Amino acid sequence: MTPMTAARTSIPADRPQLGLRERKKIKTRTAIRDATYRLIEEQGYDATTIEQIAELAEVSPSTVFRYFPTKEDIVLTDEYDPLLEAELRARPEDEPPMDSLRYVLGKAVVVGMAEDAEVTRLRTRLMAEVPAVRSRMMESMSVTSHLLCQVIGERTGRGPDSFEVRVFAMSLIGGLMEVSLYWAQHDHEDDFAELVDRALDVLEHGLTPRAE
Amino acid sequence: MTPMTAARTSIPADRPQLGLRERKKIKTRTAIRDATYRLIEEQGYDATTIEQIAELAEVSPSTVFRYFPTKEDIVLTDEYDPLLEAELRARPEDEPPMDSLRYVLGKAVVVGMAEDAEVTRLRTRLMAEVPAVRSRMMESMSVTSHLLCQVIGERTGRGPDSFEVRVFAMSLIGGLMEVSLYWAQHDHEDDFAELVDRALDVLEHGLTPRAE
DNA sequence: CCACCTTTTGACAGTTACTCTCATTTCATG
DNA sequence: CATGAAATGAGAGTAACTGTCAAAAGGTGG
Repeated sequence: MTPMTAARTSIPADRPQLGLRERKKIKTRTAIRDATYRLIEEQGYDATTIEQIAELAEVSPSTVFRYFPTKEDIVLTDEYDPLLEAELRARPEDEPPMDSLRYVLGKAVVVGMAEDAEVTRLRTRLMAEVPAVRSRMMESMSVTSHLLCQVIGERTGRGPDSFEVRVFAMSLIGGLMEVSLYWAQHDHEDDFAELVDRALDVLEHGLTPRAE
Repeated sequence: MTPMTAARTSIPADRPQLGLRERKKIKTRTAIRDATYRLIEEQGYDATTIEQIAELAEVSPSTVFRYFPTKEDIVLTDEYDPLLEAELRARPEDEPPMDSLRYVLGKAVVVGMAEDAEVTRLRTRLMAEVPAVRSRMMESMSVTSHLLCQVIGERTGRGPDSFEVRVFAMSLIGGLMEVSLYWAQHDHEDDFAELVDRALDVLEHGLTPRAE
């Protein structure tokens, strides 16, 4: 039906020879996610129960919970973190952290949007509308924050548990969170990449005294 | 028992003449909160059920839910927001927003710690340890963020829905969140007020190139 | 192709946070 | 004290999880 129904395989059958078992697992995972997205679009987040998801995905409720710890995770989980880390580490050692971040995040946005813009929009919409989803997103972003701490901590010579680095990373996360919210609340009319860029300006220089 | 058991009345019987009904409501509210703190200290957050809380507070479970929408709210809810707003607005018009924030937050920390340091520590500890509490805290802080947007939006001449202001406010919230986490994870050994101050430095100037 | 072991699955029972409804009790007021 | 409004408690119901155990499916050596 929607473009979402297909193409939810960011992790394609990595290597053709993968064993029936592994392939089935991936299929189940995406089946659950697809079912979830479809049901949520039709009837909303709260009205969608795990039982319905299980039925549509043709698995048992137990299996749903085996694949995703919480309902919110079905919507949100994605493994961009390792990519993010790799990209960050690939930046030249002497590049100022802020520039590295700007580059990497910019790239991440492009990739994310290219992969499935529809899903990205649904996700941010749910983040804005469903508190539980927003909370879960914050949690998962704070994991990303720790990852940032590692890299930035190394690059700046402070440790990964440096107070300043941690505060910086988390405030970055907060800022990016708000970018998504703003974008969704304005009906995804702005250019997401540009918003991220402007947000980074704020993070870098603080709130400049005069507008424009 | 603990110093917590008493003195949970940040809102004292505002005016002596308040009607038995209102006074009882306040008592019930604090009874529920006290019971919750006590049970959590004894047996941990997850192991503490609403039923137990209700029993110890000598009300029915229904009543607990009438006073607090979620279990996390029993631990966290506190109405500092109006005070915060008032204090912020009381700052001179021409003071740079960052300076106003520094002053107001500094004061808030002092007041919060003076009121009941024990509870403050328990709360931050729970924030660090219990994901659900942390999430709820984030939610409630994002409410505070909106409030900040109002004031800062006015002061800086941009509207309260200015993208830059929103990003700034939310990144501030994220940063402060991390302050609390850091503080709790380091066993509350640092001076909280000083940590807040250092966090604001990061927010104001970004991550400066060299440590110290 | 078959036996054997491991992983995955489904069925089921149980817990708990939270919602809704309705009758009862408790306070406020004339 | 009578009357209305607000607060409470009791109880039934929902849905997200958790844990257990037996059956089924996939992989492997003969």
